[in-house]
Amino acid sequence: MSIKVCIADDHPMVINGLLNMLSIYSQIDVLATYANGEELQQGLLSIEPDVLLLDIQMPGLAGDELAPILLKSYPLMKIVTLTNFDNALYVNAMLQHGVQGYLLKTTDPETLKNAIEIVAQGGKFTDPAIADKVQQLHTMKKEIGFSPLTLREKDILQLVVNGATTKEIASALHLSFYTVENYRAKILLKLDVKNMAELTKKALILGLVK
Amino acid sequence: MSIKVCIADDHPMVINGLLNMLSIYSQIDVLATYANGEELQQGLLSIEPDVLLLDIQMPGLAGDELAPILLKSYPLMKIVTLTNFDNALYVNAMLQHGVQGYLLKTTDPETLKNAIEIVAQGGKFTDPAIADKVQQLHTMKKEIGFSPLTLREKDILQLVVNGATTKEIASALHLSFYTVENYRAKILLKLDVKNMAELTKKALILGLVK
DNA sequence: CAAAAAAAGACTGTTTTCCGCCTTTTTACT
DNA sequence: AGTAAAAAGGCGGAAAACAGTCTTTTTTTG
Repeated sequence: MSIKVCIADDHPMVINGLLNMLSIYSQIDVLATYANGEELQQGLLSIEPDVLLLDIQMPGLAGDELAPILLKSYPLMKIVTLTNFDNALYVNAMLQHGVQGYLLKTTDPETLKNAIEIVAQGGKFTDPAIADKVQQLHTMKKEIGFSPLTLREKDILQLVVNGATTKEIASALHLSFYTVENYRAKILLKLDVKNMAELTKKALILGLVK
Repeated sequence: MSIKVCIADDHPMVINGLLNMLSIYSQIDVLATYANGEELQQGLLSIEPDVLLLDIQMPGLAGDELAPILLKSYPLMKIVTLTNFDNALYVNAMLQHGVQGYLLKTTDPETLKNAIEIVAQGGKFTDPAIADKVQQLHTMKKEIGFSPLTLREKDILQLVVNGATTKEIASALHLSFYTVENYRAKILLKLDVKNMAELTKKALILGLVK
């Protein structure tokens, strides 16, 4: 029994490469390819694959916004996301969205095939090249999980990451300068960082802000 | 007379895609493919192509650092850079480095073929999808003196993102406090951000740091 | 070689952040 | 009703960042 696969990627080159790499595996059938999120959604109405290879970064609706929507409409379909990013920034966001597989575009044919097969059988697959990074992320999260940020703290954090100064945040949120200073201090403490640059990095990696 | 081409890209998928797309053009011969900068440099010792398709972002020596080095050693070889980035920052940097062509990985076979042929004949080629952006940049650059980061600036940037203070960076790189302060100011100016938090965010998103 | 660009160093203000340590009010819970 | 947690406000001092202007040295390049 062959595995039915669809591909959504805005790069003709990547689609070409995937088709070529998968062509040698008779047990995997690529039914359709799409160049963007709209085409994909249209196509899924008539063709529902077992596994969808989905690019994270596409024009219009990006994969990381698309995945949760698709999973709601097609709960039986498995999604394997594709990305260039090995920087763990987006890995975290996707794993939270219930995606079953995560592959880098640097992957080889063998790994690609394995990922599709494992996911089709109901398993989960993370690219070996980032597996350790994901692990690091999980332990990092557990460490700070004991003192999660409050909603208010997240508000301030978002503004800090956008480059706002204490004074600006205070006037934006109608708070006093001193109150905002206290929040900033508390956030630094909770995330165990020493300044706004390090805080910004950690917040982005952990997916605490956009 | 056929055009001799080599490809350097760390993505097997992209290489596969390029090979497939170029296979239909008999006038273009792909002689070799390489997965990183070291392999490429090794390979060029024995095989010198007319045109090199070079990925900008590769592990180790990145394309934007590699290009000027290669052009010095092989002045007759033409380089066409490949990137996902429609980020005008690096387009400009590459063109300044004497690269003859600039293609996005979203390109189609026809455009790819044209780019190779034009460059092989001594012309220059910029992906139509970013041509207008480059133009905008050139006028913008004249107005505000905008230019990409130097290697040294990247060093400082990396440390800033890691949360280092000016004093710490100074002692780490054996520079004076004032020198480091100057670099920071220049980086803020170049990336058009106003503080280290915003800088960190932009640097991470643009992939300027790890 | 001369000119340009990059790298390094220097100084002075001003603003912002960072570090304590503290009080009051509101909200949530059980 | 009691208390724990969150939200808000407050202050002073030290450290760091930010803004502006400037000089010297080295490297690159036409």
